[in-house]
Amino acid sequence: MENLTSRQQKILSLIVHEYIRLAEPIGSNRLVNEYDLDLSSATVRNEMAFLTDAGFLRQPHTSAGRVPTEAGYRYFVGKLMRNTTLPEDARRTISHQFYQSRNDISNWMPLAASILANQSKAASLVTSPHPEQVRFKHLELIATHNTQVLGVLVLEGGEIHQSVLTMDMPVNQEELSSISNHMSALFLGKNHTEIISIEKQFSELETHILDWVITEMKQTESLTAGEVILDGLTNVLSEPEFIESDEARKAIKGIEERTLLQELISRSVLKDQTNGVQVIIGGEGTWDEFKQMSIILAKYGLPGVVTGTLGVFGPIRMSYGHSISIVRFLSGLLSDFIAEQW
Amino acid sequence: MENLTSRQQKILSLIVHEYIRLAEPIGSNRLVNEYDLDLSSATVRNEMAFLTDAGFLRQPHTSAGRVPTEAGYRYFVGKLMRNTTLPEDARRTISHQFYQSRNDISNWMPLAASILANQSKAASLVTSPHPEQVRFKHLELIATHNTQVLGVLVLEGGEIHQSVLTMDMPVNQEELSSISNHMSALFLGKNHTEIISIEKQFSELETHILDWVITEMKQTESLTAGEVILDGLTNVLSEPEFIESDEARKAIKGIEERTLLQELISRSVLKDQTNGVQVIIGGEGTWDEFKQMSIILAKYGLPGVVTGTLGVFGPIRMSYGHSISIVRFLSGLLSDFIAEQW
DNA sequence: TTTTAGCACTCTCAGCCATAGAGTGCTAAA
DNA sequence: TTTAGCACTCTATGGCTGAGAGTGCTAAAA
Repeated sequence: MENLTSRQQKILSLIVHEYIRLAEPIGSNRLVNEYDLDLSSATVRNEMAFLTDAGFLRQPHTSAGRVPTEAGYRYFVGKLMRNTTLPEDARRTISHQFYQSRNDISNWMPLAASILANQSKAASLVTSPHPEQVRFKHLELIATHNTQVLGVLVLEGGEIHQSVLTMDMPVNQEELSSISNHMSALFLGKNHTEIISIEKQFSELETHILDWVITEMKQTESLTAGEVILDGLTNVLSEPEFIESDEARKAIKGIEERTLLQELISRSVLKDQTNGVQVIIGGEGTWDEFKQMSIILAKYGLPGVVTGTLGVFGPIRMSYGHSISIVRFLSGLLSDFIAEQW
Repeated sequence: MENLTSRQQKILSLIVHEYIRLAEPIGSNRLVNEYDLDLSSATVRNEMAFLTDAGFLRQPHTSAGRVPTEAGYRYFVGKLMRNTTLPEDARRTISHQFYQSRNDISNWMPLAASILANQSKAASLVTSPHPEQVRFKHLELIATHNTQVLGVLVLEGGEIHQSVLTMDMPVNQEELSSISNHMSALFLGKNHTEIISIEKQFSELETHILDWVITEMKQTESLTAGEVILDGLTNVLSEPEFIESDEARKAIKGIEERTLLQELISRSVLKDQTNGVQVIIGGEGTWDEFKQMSIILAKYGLPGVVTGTLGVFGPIRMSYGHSISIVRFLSGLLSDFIAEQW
């Protein structure tokens, strides 16, 4: 990456700021007046010309001001952005909200997504924490109707799977309780291969239940991420670039359908990190669908044990400093909660 | 409501169809040519003038064609729409999708929302089934850490609530199992008032757990609807009327934030029904926020026992026949599933 | 009595032009 | 190295015009 003089850096930085704020090309005069630079517009123009040659700025047309290129944003995010931390009161408000629903694990993710979306004024995503190794914690079987049994499988970490199982013949609750107690004791803390390798004769009824348990555990382990929760889609859709271009709208549609997202999350190798946060600007060449968007992702949880991903996505012209600080803060907060409960 | 001649009805019906298809005002010539009417455009014009006076049509400006008014849509939906049923193959595909995930109750709602959204090309909503009376089914307590206990409360109907409870002192699994077995037997099939009225001395530990159970049950019962699941927001946002007017975009934003929706669902008294399906056109005067939208709602479940709401919302200019038939079909399908599992 | 051909009228929309203004790059002087 | 000055380029805006779509009315036809 090129070396820029500090004056060039300052000008690039100001242009990025102004453009994020106003969504229109920034000219040399505006810059000088707005920020009381001790420079003439002509000097700024020269520097702008240099930055344009260097690939950091772009001119929509000859007589327009400048707009940052992807490289410009990247340079800004990588080197110029001051490392904003979230203001103390915002931190407190968010912590408080989490504290209030600290018991209700199933609410964490929607809450995190909602906070991310509101704070960043962009769309947000949170995946449920995904264990590296899925381990058995507890099994509960509840007779409902005749041959129907509600199976509740609790995994280590508190994740719960429920399913309605249909048996070949009617079963009563005592029988089920005895099976579930037995299995709960036998399988505690084991993963699915360990459970399979247990040498034991099971009755037909027990085998049926065991099959379900194994299937659930295998399935859970094979997923890269659990549920993906979205919020704030409308934030992004009211940005001018999305109102005009329907290419951009298609990207959002792709996001809503989740499939793209799954791939993005699993393929994003988390290189190029700024303090644990990955910033993908304009798709970075790889993600054609996200040409018009930037994505800020972070992992949370206990590395190697349980991890999830959270992040925001918005227009390329998004407020990186603020968004990154929110993503980082929430990732830390969720990690703490996970650590506490695990 | 005015009486229209069958010719007037036909013309109104055609205009509604064409306008839904093309999203632009419909003129008399176009109508005659497009549908090979055995009428001259002049006659059609006379009828259009009548329908305009009667309040069913509107002219954006003197030299433009006609557009249906809310009253026009309402008349159409109430009297003119042929009672479309979903084509056999669509019914089969949908049934099949549900059949495949028939065991995984927690997947029903997202699946229903996704089907509604895709089929209607609009946004969709599904609320989780809400029991009229919340009754205890089963309690499970699982020791995690020191003083932490994972409580799993199963309600009749299979709804599961989980929470992390913090005890005053460490507890072991045996103790917890004994408590949960005891309570499960004691409370089976009871609602929260019945549980409270049980005269019995509980230990401090038991009281703590009991408090949680009661609170959960009370809370669940007081909600008008459980979770609200949305899908297809982007479908609606790519409609021309939403791209242009940002008033309309605000409505969607309100929907994403759920609060409006909760009110809509609880306040919608389900009058004005067409075969169990309620159609709210342009907010019907009451819902100012939804001036630009129409909403199609239906209840599902077992009336008086468990019910939920599902529906679609899109531009006023939406395909009512198709949407209504999908909503009705899915409502029936979900009701059957609920009946089977309850 | 109902329908329709004919016509004058109204309004929008697309295209065209001219102009103002924003912003540039270059040159030459400070 | 910086800056004032200036010619130049391009866009956005507003006014104007003609084409076209659609109307309502009238008077004749069915």
